[in-house]
Amino acid sequence: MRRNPERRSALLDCAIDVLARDGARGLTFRAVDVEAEVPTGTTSNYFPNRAALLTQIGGRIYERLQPDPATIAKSLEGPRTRARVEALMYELVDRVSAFRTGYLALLELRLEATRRPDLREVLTTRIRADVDANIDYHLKSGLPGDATTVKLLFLAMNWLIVERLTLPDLFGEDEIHDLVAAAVERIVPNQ
Amino acid sequence: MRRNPERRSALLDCAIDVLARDGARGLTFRAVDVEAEVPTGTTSNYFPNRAALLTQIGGRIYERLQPDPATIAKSLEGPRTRARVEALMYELVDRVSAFRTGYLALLELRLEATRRPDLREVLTTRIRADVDANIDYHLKSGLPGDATTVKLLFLAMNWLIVERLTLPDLFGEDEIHDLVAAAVERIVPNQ
DNA sequence: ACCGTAGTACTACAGATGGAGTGGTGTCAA
DNA sequence: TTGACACCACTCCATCTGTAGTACTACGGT
Repeated sequence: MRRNPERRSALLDCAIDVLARDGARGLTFRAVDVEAEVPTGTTSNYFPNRAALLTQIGGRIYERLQPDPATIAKSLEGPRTRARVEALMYELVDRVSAFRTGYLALLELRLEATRRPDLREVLTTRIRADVDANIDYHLKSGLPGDATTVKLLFLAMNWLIVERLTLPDLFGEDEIHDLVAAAVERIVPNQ
Repeated sequence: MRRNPERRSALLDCAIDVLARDGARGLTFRAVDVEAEVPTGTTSNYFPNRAALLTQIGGRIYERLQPDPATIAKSLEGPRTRARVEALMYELVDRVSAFRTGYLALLELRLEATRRPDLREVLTTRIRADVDANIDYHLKSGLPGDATTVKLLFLAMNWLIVERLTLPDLFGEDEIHDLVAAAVERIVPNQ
């Protein structure tokens, strides 16, 4: 088992790309080796088996999905209004959509999680932390709405991103924009 | 190429189960043969290749997801209130969750669709028809809310089902129930 | 300056699996 | 008799995993 952490992260990043591009079917040690342009067998040396690779991918995606500090700082500026929530939602949808491979890989992992209890546990923990952090942030920053508001936005935005990434022709870009606006308008109380 | 339609449907139903249980990775002609308890090679005889099998699975799932006429008739009874919409949402979430394998298989297909334009087209057409039918039904039946209401409910309910089926420990059953109620309360206008 | 050791990169291979697809044979019904 | 289908068998093939062995590099000791 090799320990070089940069290389491990690089392998995980390539594994995310493979997972998004070729699906769970295409995710093999060899495929990751090829994607990372490292010699055959390298990924085998870094991960004892496929299950370990999958759970570590889950952790890695969430590492990369966190907004960078600059974005967080910026989001703390401005008035605490519904319009501000709307702006945050556009930012969220675009940030997640921009990491397309990560989001698609995460969906693959969710499906894998129905078969792998350990992976399910990892994902549940991570996502619960994420939801809680969002609720916490929302309440503390004085934005309008309660915990339920945040959860409902979470539900709607997630599926909106799914539609955008998997069946882009179902809702066009304009309609996606309008749906974000409508979701905020109806779910978030006015002031 | 064999034509017996009952057998074809039976094979597709088994393919749905395989897809939900073992994922895209496990969906092979042989696995379907085993699941359907038919001789090796049968599925090969009915579908020219994996791609055709996948697109036909997509069609089959949507056939089976439609509510039966009795359910539709029942849903036309009663007053046209927000409480009625809430009841319909509980029915929807439970009906879809009950066809667990179908929903999970559909998610697998969505991910496959990112790689297969023909599958993407099939799914887009089907789902658009489904969304339009729901909007149409909602408006014609005089339930409160407009097309956007229906779409927002569609977004929230879909992801709620995803959570329930893939990470059941994230939201408990009680919380899921509450979220359905909250979604209706906030998204659907009062009368 | 030399040597030994540890950790890692790279290479190669053993071993095994499992699937795709096709062609042939028997059966039944029109 | 013919056509369609169920069933069966067989060939070919494409990988994948996991590990063992070799080479390289850095570092610390003498």
